[in-house]
Amino acid sequence: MQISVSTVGRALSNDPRISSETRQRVVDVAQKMGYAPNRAAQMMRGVASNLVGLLIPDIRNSFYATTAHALSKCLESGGFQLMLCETDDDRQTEARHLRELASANAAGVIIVPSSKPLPDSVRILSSMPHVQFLRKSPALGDHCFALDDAAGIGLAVKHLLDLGHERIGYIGGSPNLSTGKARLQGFREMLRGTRAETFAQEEVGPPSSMEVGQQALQRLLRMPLPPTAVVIGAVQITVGVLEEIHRCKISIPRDLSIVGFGDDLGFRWWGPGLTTVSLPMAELATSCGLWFQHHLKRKDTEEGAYHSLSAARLVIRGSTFPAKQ
Amino acid sequence: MQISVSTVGRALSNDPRISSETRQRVVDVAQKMGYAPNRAAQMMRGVASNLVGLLIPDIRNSFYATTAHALSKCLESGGFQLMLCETDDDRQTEARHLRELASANAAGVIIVPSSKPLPDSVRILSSMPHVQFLRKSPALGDHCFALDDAAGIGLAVKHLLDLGHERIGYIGGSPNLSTGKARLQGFREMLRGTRAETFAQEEVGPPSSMEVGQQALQRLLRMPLPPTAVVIGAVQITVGVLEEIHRCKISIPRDLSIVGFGDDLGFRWWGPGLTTVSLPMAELATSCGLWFQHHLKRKDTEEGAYHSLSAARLVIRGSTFPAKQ
DNA sequence: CTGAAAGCGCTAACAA
DNA sequence: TTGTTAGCGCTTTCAG
Repeated sequence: MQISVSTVGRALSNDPRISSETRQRVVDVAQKMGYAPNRAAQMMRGVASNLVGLLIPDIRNSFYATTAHALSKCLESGGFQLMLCETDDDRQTEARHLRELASANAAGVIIVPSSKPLPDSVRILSSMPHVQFLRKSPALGDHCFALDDAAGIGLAVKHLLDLGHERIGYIGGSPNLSTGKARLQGFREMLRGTRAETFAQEEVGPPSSMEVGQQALQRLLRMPLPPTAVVIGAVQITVGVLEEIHRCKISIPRDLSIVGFGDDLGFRWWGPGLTTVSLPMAELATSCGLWFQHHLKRKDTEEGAYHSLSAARLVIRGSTFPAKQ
Repeated sequence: MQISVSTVGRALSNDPRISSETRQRVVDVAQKMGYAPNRAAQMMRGVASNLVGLLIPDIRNSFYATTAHALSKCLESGGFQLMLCETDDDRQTEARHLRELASANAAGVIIVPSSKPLPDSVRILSSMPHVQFLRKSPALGDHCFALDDAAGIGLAVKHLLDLGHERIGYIGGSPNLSTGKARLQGFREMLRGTRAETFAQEEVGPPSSMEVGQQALQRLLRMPLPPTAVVIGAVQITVGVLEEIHRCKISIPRDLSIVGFGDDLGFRWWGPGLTTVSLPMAELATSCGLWFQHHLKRKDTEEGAYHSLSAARLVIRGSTFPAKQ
């Protein structure tokens, strides 16, 4: 017996107006034919896609790998799929990926923004649900899940001050990123009013290159009166510094106390064990994913900005030691 | 001035029949309006999508993070986008992702298959361009980019034999994965006919858990006559073993020689430096990506199986030492 | 309860 | 060189 397209459509979408008998017939036939709805056609009718874009600088950074994993798990349970987009911290690449996502009708975007996104990127994002992750660019709206960077670095500095250090150096990401800026502020603020304030040597650069760490460390150590302790404010830079120390066989913590950033597998093994600022990345990513799905599903209006700050904690191992008097 | 849809369409797709003047005007306006083509509509007209699915067990494994990065870069240059799908080595999850990719009309799939993919997965893949990566499941066709696993482990064993070891243990992934099987074979074959053959204690388990490594190491060391050297055949298991050795403060290489698998950042720092089988993951992934794009673009017939094996090399550091006589 | 038909944004065949 | 138009497969009014 012949049946109209709309009856079929309704039967397959469980429309209550269809008699259960008809529905059963339709479902059976569909099953037998191996019918699968055409997503492209559905999307043309306005059905939202289940693609969520994740824009991060580099998946090889353990930080972001953890993030991608947690988000993937979390979004999968809500029926979403993750598009992995590596920006390399490059504005053009970022914009290219965003255009691509807009074309693909992505349901939304989770983004670690570059330092100053192109106007094009801003425009695209403004017409698309999105959250910022870790970094926050003022142009990109108010939803953001980030770390309490200033407080995290503050913990590190406090620890070193308590150990009696008075010449403390800082190596971190450039302050035109929100993270780099906050961490540098955290460094300065914790030092304010202490005897260590006058020294406070600072080195900054792109946060995703190991070289920055290696070179900055060398510069610090070549100073006439070098620091007795160094605080690091970025994961990749930490790796660079550790490499350099290992390569130059600098004795830690005898010659230098070090506080790293992030807690990669392997930081525990490194030398005497790395004292480090440990970050709850998996938890942060999961809560971001959960919130974002909630946000996507109830596609109502702005409902106000949401800004979440997660606390870091200090893990003390062997790389920090009381300053020599 | 008014212009017809087809003129616009042609201008945007660089149709040679459009005057360069008109084209320029169209492009300018499109640019200004922030026009982005609607992929769903294009796909309905039969244009292939630019989605490539990447199915891997877990992105946090540095192995796969490197792979994802290299592939992402490589595919991006060909205009493709990467869908990240974590299978967790679970057949159901694998099948779910594949269904998702099929209904999203993915252009193709790069897959690290689980040990025995479901019939459903096989069916979906059979109607979709795909390559297997690292592992090879016979049901999934003949295109595969993998490592020469047997030879890699062979190098490790050879090194230990040369150092005079006669009680060599092996800890690796389960042999119902092609990789686990090949590595175990590599271990056995290199041992064949040597004085170490009679010992050859083997421990296998799921390759993606650190616990396997920890427990297997404990079992080996609790033997009445424990091994003097251990070869490891999986990255995550290597991490587990390293953790365990670090935790139990086993002295390396005095009490035990160790050869790891893969060359994570940090393996260099570990204890006396880890002697390890280093794998050209970035190169392997890139060549896989390049070949796959080529394959996708000329969508002609089968053109025969393509199977690539990449060689591993041994990096000798401080964790291996001559056997005590 | 079911059917007819409009139209989502695009491409391509056909017309001018 | 440019315009007109038919559909791709689906959802969703609006009519029975």
